[in-house]
Amino acid sequence: MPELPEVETMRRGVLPIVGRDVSEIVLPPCKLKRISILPSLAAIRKALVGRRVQGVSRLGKRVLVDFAEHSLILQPKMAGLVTLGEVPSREHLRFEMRFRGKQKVSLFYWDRRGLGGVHLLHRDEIQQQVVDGKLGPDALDIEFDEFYRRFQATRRPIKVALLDQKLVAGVGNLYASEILYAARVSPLLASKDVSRKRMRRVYDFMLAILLEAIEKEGSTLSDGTYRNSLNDPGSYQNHHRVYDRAGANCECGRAEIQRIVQAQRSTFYCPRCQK
DNA sequence: CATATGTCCTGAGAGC
DNA sequence: TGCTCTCAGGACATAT
Repeated sequence: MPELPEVETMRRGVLPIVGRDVSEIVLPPCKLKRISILPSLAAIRKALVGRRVQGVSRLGKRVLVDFAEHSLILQPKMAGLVTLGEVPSREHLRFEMRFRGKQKVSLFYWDRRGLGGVHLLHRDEIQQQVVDGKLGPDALDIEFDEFYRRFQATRRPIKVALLDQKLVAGVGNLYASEILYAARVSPLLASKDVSRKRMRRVYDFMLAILLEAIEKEGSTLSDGTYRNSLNDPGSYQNHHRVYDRAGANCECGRAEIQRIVQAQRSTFYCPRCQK
């Protein structure tokens, strides 16, 4: 679930741990299959207990808790949350990092489906292990010329290309449909065949929509999984124009929103507005 | 190399 | 109510 706006909201929500020292790291009782925790819990404890959080950053759809020598990388994938407080359910809590201080503060990793993970890397390993060959520039940082050049290099449909994190990092299935609808570009069009003028619109709406969604603290869908740091839902779902609206009338009033499947993922679009 | 497909895991909702 | 089936925001590994 979490795409760039949701992950950025999580990052902001855990900023209060900056400057605090780790006291202990525990795995909450969880009967479900264990998530990926690497290296071992013991190794993570050894590296981090007593260490001070220097900052919290975001790398694509991952949250990084940065220490002097290491970063703890939390990757929510489809159904994960990074938070300091309330979580939707106790039984899906997967990881807890506690901090020293009078008031008890813990960073929690919660994951309903358990597809995500918690990984510790040395800071100088991140580029090679996480970025190189796997993650392109962040959607909020990339410049248009670079964006256009990258999307000219693939003949996959533009919707599928937008999901490829090595082209641009941060856009996921929901926002890809919303961006293409706003830009009035067909999701079926081969990426390399989208004109520069149209790609400019895709780029402009990518920035506008992601920033707007961050302001609204992301999208909480019908399963209610995603929450902000106060365990409240985001509100961007109220602004969706096509996502999960198959059969509804498009704003144009002359066509229904369609759901199609591309690369095993749902795409929503208006066949009349998006050519 | 570029692209396509299957899979990880749990839970919600639909249909019967 | 309870069963079975399908689907879900991501991204890997593996196959073509």
